[in-house]
Amino acid sequence: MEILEAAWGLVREKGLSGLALRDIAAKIGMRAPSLYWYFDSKQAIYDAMFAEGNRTLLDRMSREEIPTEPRALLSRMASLFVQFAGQDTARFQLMFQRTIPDFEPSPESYALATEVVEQSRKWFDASRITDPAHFDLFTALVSGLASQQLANDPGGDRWQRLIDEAVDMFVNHVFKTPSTRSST
Amino acid sequence: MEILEAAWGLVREKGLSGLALRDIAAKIGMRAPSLYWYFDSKQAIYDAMFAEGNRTLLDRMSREEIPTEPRALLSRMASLFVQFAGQDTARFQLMFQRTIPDFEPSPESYALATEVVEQSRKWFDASRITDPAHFDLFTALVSGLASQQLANDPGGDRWQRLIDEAVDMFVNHVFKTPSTRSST
DNA sequence: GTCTATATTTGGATAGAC
DNA sequence: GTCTATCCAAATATAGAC
Repeated sequence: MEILEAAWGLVREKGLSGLALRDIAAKIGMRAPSLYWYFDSKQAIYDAMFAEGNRTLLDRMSREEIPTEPRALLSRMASLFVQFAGQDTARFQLMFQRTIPDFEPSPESYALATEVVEQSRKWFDASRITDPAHFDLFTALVSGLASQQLANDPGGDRWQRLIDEAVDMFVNHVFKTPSTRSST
Repeated sequence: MEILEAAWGLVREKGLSGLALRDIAAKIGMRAPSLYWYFDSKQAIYDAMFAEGNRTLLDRMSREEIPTEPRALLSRMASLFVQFAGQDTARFQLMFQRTIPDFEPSPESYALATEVVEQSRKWFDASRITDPAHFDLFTALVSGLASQQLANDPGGDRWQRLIDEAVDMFVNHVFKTPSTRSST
C-alpha cells in the first residue's frame, strides 16, 4: 500500500511520533481526509505499520535455513535481528519499544509480534539449549547489541561487528566447554 | 525544583512525549504561563530533566566504592545501571533513547551525559580489562538487560536477576579462564 | 475515491495587568 | 511571580459535495 510506504518514509525522516496525516497525504499527492477511506484513524496506520514490520521480520526468519551447529545458528539469529534493527530505527522503536503515548497494537497485530517471539524460540530450541533463562539472556544480549548500535553508532557497525564474539561468549558459557573459538 | 518534580510524575504517568505545560502547572496549582518565569520553553524543561537524570546517576556512581575484584566490580556496575533504568522507564528513554522528535540536549546537559560515560569507563578500567571492544560488549550486555527488563517485564525482575550470571559469562570470556563460578 | 470546508482539540507561547 | 486573556499553529477527524 502506497500510504504505508509514505508513512515509513516520513517516520524515518522525522521520527516515529512526528508522523502527521497531512504529510502522508501530501507525499502521495492527496489530502489528509482521503486517508480515512483506507484507515479509520491514525492509530490504525501505526497498527498496520506495526503488523507490517513483524510480517517482514517473520518473512526473513522463514527464508533462513536453520544451521545445525549451535554457534552458527545463534550467530545467524543475532545477525538477522541486529541487521533488521539497524536498517530502520523508527521501525525498531515501533516494534520493540513503547515510545508512542497511546498506541496499543490490535489483537491481530499483537498476534504477529507473539509469532515472532515463538519463531525465535523455535530457532533457539534447535540449538538444544534448554534453560529458559538462557533464552532470556540471549535476547538481552542481542537486543543490547542492536540498541547500542542504533543509539550510539547509527549507520555504523561498531556493535554489529561484535556479534560473533558475543555469540562465542554466550555459547561457551552455556555449554561450559571453553573449546574451540572461531572469531571470523 | 517543584516544577521538575511534577514533570517527572506526569512523564511517568502519561509517557515522555505526553508531557504538557498545562498539566505540569495544574499539578502544582499554577497556570501554564507562569512556568515561563522559570523556563524559556518546553524543551528547556526536558533539558533540565535530562541533566537531572544524569546528575542522579553520577551521584549514585560516586557513592559506590569500587570493588577490587573484577567480577564484583562489574556486577556492582551492572546492578547499579539496571536498577537505575528499572526505576523509571521515562527517564531511561529520555536519557538513553532518542524518542522525542526534536529534543537535543544543551551542551551543558550533554556534558553531563559524557561524564557518565567517562565515569563508567573509569570504573571499567579498574577491572583491568583493556580491550575497548570489551567495554562496548559490556555496555551492550548491560543495556540489553535493562531494556528487556523495561520492555517485557516492567516492575519485575526477570532480567534483573540474570545480572550475576551475565557478568560471570562476560568475565570468563574476557579472562578466558573458565574457573570458579559463583551464582548467588 | 477524493475533494473542500470546517469542526474540534490541544498545546506552546506571548502581552500585559497586578 | 503569577495571573487572565489571547494568539497561533498543528493536527485529527467529520460532513457532505462531486
